[in-house]
Amino acid sequence: MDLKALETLRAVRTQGGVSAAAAVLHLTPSAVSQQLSGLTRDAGVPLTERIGRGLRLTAAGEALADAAVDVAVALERARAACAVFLDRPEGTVTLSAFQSGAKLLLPGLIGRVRALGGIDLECSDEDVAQDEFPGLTDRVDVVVAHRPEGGAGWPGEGSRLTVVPLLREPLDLAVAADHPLADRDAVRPADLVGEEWIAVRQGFPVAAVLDAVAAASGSPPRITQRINDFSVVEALVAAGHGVSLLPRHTGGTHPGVRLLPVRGVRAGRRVEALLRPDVAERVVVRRVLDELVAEAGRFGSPE
Amino acid sequence: MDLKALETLRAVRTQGGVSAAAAVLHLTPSAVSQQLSGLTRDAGVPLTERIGRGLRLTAAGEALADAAVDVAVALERARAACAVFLDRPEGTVTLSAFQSGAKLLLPGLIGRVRALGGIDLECSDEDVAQDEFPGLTDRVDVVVAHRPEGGAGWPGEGSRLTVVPLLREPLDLAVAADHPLADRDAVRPADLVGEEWIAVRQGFPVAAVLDAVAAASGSPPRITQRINDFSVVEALVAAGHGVSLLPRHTGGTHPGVRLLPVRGVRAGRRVEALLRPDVAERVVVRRVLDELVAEAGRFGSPE
DNA sequence: CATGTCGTTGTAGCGTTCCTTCATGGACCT
DNA sequence: AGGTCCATGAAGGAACGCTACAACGACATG
Repeated sequence: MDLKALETLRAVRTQGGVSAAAAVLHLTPSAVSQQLSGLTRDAGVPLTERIGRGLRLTAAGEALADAAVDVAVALERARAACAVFLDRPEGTVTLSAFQSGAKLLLPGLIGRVRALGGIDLECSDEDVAQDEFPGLTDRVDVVVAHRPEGGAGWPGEGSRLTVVPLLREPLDLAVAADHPLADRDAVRPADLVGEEWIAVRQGFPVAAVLDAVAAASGSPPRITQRINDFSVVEALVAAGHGVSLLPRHTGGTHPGVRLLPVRGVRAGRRVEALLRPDVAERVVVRRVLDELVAEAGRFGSPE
Repeated sequence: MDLKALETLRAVRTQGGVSAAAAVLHLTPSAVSQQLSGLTRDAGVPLTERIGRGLRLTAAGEALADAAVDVAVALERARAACAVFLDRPEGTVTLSAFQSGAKLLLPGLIGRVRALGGIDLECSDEDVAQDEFPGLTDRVDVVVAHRPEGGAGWPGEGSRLTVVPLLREPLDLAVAADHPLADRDAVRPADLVGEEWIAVRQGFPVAAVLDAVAAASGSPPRITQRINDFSVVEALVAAGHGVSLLPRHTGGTHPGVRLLPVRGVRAGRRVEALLRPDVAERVVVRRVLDELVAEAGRFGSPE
């Protein structure tokens, strides 16, 4: 029973197919298929079953993939066990963050990690749909993700996925500086009836919160634009094309935009770091995580 | 960081050297040495250090070997995870027992396991010194061992070695049928002053218990013979060459020998099954262990 | 002090394993 | 029915690990 094969099975599950798994493992689909067949021979029971033109893990495959996570964790603990005897933690850590999170956290984080010395931190910004965040952990060590407050949590959280809370970011109402509400200290949902909304693409956390605000205001929101990039949203709000919801810390730099707390609705998103449990055992990764948590602490607590 | 290399490091520790480890792994010393050097390169810190013409694990090596046990356990759990989906547990289990333990337990155990079906149980009897029992677990799945009551326990018990109590066997005084004490129901240490003793080779559990009886009787015992095999001991006792201590259940079959409980001294030995923690995860091994415990239960409880 | 032995470590050669390339076949979409 | 996507099989090549052999240091013995 090979280590690589177990790792491959895990990747096939999270990526949902042989080809996708091959991509994140830097292999050809054929190699993945061969490893799977070898592993199936070892196990003695079918681990995958064809479903349409793709495949799916059987119950035995799921069980083995779960166990594979524990194996990977144990192996990474072994690496960490002798890394303790190294005078200084070295190595490279890859990190990916959604766009606005990157803007908020990366400048400080990179400086902190550089100050530690010896750790290469390779960052990238990657904005994907909500349910694709966990899959990124196969390509990147640390994934900074966001989800709407009160949402369902991540699939496999705990056993298959390690989640580290970073901060809770309230969603504020963004209005143009010359908007009638602009001078208020705060607004309530009832104040927002009849506004034109600039929302974000479905599947992104802000959208769910927007729905809550709309329900509280008693009327369906008129959504005129669907924009992903917060800076574009700001430009539209400043130009008077509607109001929007922006995270308190990552938006609001535009001079023509005012951010107002929304009372009566708990509107916010959670920013969290996602890691594969085995990766979370690496000493260098832990160091980077510590700095990431500290940096996030500057902008609010996780609760 | 290779699985085999970690397994090799573990074997080098328990066996105490490259050559001995190579023997139990069915490899040449050269292969073991190469795996060690490769592992050291991966770890970044020296794992072994020369000591005389042999070698010893460094602190980092010990830590890594400990972690290697956890890796092996996790991997074996993975195997077990899909073995659950097999309709029937199959495979072969190797078992080794000390001579008298084998005599007591194997006849019943083999029958029990055969009744289960599907499991090949390969038994052997192997009588070694006290401190060599744990090392046998590298060659055999289940090692039935004994140790004097109140002794120090096994090195690495718990983390590096799984111990399953089988039974506690009191040590009785063995005297010839025509001995003055032969008709007593029990004896006390004071009754034994001046007797000639037939003891066993140092390092065997019975010897330690004999010392306790001698101390309680207030005078050093006269040890005239040192015999390992219990049946030889019985023959000598029956012939009137002295008294001895025999386990209650494994000795005493000789018609010319009487076994008498010794009061005032807690004299006994513990019979236990020793396994590598990873081997203990195998489903077939667990089944055999269950039967072994049940069979041992016929002769007394572990306490 | 020389010699033999034991145990570990390096080197060359070989076999095995694993991956890539290419080709095949089934399933979904238009 | 044709095109596309995905998984799987067979053949070739590269990389890895093991064995055989030799060398070296350490201990024991004469």
